[in-house]
Amino acid sequence: MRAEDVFRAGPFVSDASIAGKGALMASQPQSPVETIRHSAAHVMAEAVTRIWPGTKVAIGPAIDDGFYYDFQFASPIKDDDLPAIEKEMRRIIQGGAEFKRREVSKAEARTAFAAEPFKLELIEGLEDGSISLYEQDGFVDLCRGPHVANTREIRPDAFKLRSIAGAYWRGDEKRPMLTRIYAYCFSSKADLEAHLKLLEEAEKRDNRRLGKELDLFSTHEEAGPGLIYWHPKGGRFRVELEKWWREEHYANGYEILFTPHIGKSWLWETSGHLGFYKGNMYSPMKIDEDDYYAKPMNCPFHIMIYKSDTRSYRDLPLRWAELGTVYRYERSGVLHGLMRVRGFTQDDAHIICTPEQIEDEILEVLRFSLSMWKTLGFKDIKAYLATKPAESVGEPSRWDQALESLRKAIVKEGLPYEVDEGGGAFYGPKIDLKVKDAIGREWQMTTIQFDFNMSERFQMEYVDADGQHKRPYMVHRALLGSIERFFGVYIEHTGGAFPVWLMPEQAVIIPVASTFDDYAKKVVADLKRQGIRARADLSDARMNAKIRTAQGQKTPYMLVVGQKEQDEGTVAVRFRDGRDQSTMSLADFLARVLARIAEKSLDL
RNA sequence: GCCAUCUUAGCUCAGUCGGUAGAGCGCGUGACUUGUAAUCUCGAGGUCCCCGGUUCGAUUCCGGGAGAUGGCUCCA
Repeated sequence: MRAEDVFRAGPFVSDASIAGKGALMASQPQSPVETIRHSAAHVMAEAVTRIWPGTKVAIGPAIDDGFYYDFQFASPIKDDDLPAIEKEMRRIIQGGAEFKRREVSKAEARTAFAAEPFKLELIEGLEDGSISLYEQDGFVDLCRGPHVANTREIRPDAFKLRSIAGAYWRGDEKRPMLTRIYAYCFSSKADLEAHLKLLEEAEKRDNRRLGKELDLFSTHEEAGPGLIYWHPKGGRFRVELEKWWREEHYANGYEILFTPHIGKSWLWETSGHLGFYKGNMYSPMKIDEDDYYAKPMNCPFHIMIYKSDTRSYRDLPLRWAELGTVYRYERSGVLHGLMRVRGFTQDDAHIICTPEQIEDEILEVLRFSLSMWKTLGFKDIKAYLATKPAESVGEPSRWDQALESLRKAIVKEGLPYEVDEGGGAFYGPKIDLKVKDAIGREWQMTTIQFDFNMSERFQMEYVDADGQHKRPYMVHRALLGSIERFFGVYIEHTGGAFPVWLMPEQAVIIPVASTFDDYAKKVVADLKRQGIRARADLSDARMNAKIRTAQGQKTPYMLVVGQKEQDEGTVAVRFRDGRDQSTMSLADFLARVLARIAEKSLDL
């Protein structure tokens, strides 16, 4: 018996007439656009099964910007097949079929989907009495709904098939690989177009593209994929960033450590990395009969320093930071520009303190992090509080206290937050901060994690006022996350137009004619003497071309100099943001730029 | 790793229905000496990703491999 027949065998109603019921059935309420997306997914499944009869269907949910549906095709389909599917979908939509719902028993559902192995598996996981089918235009799908009333509610010009991708059934690598078709889908054409525009904007800002255009960094597959080469201009950015980072850390009561890149295997056996994390570690190298590993984390090294002396409660808290370069093996398919790499530098720190100190310490870390994001120009920040998972180490009382101190800190700072129930690591609860970039994308950057595991495994102790040896609290934190990934996010956030203090080249002097090269050189010398990164463009290109090049490089200040400026000791300042140019004395310009740099101003 | 797509000059990309290839930018050269987003000239630069097969002949067609890119959490 086919699904359609089962569907027709019983009473059905249109979704419109049971308003609310579908939503009631769904575990989560659906927004109108999600309903449209999910309905469009059904239409796509119908189109696909009409074009390729016998194709097995799996699942087709709404996602952030559209929907997808997973299929198992008898023979592979290609990108070129997408237009035909889209065309068929439009035909179905124009047909104006109604979405109808019917509730069936488990047995009926089994009969209906006898030929659909994935549906059968899903049915087995459902409760009898809570199973519903939806039908439109003769196509029946197992679905809890809700759906739009009529296919016409899906705008034919507000969706667009995107791509074909492989996806494992239920995300499990051991299960069959299905063919997933992704689509963008919105409730109006304008929304779709706005989204496509955003994607275009994102592509312009892509860190790989700008990394090349602005000569910031490169990767070399032949020398090892996922490893970053910082060019001189990327290097300037990084040196300035790290200089600031170090100053801020000292100012906030941290000490800075330097630890080795490799260490003997017992460190990683003790830390547990070789147990849980081996697949992400580089293979060992044999040195004098011992196995050494490149470090995937800095913690065991910091702990070695902690244990180099007997620590008193009087020594705590210890705030130890390191720009520690670590190596982690990532599968080749997941590498991505600066965002996902195999070697990177964490802006890591460990805070070791007594239970009494923990609340203040957490608040301090959070404050410190927020102040850094503010300086860098990120305003929209959200916290995610991850609580104890099913399997965990450490005493429950410690978990409770730790979680409470995290929550208090978030509330005290007035941050919006979500609780990720059971989302913590087995070794402790954590706060993650996500920052929103200039085009509205969220990036997870800061992480503040308790660790009840390491202190135990490495037997860390301090002597308390009562003479007892006690276990300190340990917190890992990374504010920027990794320098590489932060650089990538920052490139995309700013489009390469970094604030003046971080700009590899801060000013380019452009003489209107080579007659004024000497004055241009003098201006450069004056600027350089004050530590401003300046260069004169003395090439034989035309002035307009020089401006275009400097603008393309996002140079904050383009100083045009000619007869007038030479006579008066001034510079004609052109700003990269397109504001009106202004002529000022060299001294005034110097003062302005030095102030911007000193203040780490986001303005020019 | 798996699925799909891609790989041609330093970069971005054309192109060859099978006869070893082009543009723009960049680079070098010569001329021009310029007032706020591209001056003109000439030139150098390519194992058309790699290995096999078919063919008189393969960058192009077929097979295999490598790498890159988009995906592989969203639950019927």
